[in-house]
Amino acid sequence: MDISEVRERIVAAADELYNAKGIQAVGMDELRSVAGVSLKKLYAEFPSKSSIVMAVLEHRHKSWTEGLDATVQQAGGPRERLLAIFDYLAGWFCQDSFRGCGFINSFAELGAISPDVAEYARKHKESFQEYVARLAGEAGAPGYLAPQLAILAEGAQTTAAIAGTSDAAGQARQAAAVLIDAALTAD
Amino acid sequence: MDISEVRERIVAAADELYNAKGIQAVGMDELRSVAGVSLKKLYAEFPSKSSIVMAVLEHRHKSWTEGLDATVQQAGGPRERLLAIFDYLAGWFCQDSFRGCGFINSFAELGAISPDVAEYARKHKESFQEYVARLAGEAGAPGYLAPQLAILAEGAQTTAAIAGTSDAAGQARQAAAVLIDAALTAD
DNA sequence: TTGCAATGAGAACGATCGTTCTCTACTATG
DNA sequence: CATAGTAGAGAACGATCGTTCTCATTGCAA
Repeated sequence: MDISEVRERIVAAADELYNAKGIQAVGMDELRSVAGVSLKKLYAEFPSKSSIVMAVLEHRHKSWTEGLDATVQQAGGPRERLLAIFDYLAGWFCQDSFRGCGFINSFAELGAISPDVAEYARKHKESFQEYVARLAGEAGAPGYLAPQLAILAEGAQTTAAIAGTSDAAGQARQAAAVLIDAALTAD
Repeated sequence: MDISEVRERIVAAADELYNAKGIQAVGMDELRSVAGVSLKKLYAEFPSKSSIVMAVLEHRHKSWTEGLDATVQQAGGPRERLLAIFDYLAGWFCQDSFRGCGFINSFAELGAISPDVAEYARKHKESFQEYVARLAGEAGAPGYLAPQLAILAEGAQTTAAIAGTSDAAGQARQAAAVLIDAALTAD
């Protein structure tokens, strides 16, 4: 078993478990069991639980961002690319494993007692805002549109997570279309 | 010291502490110390920590809903009442103690392992959605407007919490105005 | 075969948590 | 004054957590 494969298995198992049950509710022994590695290997790979948490956040950021960009790239024009953000959300919300944005959740759970977690969550959201701003810029929209769309996307995530209804993405998409068209015709 | 005053002090202290540090990060001893009651009184009033959590959620729901309604009632017309939602959010975000919606946070922290917490968070959001729907109905707006505004409000909360910028309320308010006007002229 | 380094399973440890129990001191009524 | 009852401070308890340690076992090189 390769050493980097061990890392991947640990991070993948931690990602699933932390998403499903919350970070603090998952002990190292349960993680060891699900990942299928010994406790010694686990601590040889990561110095502490908090370092695993940070690795999970990095992994989440990478896969989420890549998934979003893949969906956006498939869309036709600049306007459709902005709307594709919400198509990506819709597909995400439909997954059985969806239990809200992992960054919002980890921020809520650990943000107040772990500056690292708080900062990483902030950077993830900042990166998303910049991504939306770039798409909006390519569409020729005024600067105020991107924060509005980002807020819609955030709201769709928490609404879908708590209410358990996945149509929040569709409602957010319709609202986004209105905001986009209003912004594009306002010049 | 009246017995109901003891309850209030416990719930008030728990509300502050849970909001500031997260629920799981606050032990019963710290709560006892801040509330200024003995551990015996604490357990005479509440059978367990989870019952305190539920009492805090009830208290939060009541004060948040009342505060929102008070702000809304001060607004002039139906359209202004819808926008007043975001004025209430703006004032909330500016408070030093603001650290995100307590229901989103408690859902993220305990929703997966406590059905009671998950259900209460869902009911709180449901109640907010119904409130927005009532205001939108009084404004003569079509049915799709209220979920859109609710999503905007949710998104403003998490954006303000994580990014730490309180202007998410203003951005959401501007987006809400666009959505409201578009919905009201769409008939 | 023999010795050695590495591995795995799980016990052990210290800390902390929620909860209960003990014991002391005070209060109030006869 | 005496005594029964109450309340407070904090020790104690069992459970669980993150982390480390032990030790038997394995695979491999000489």
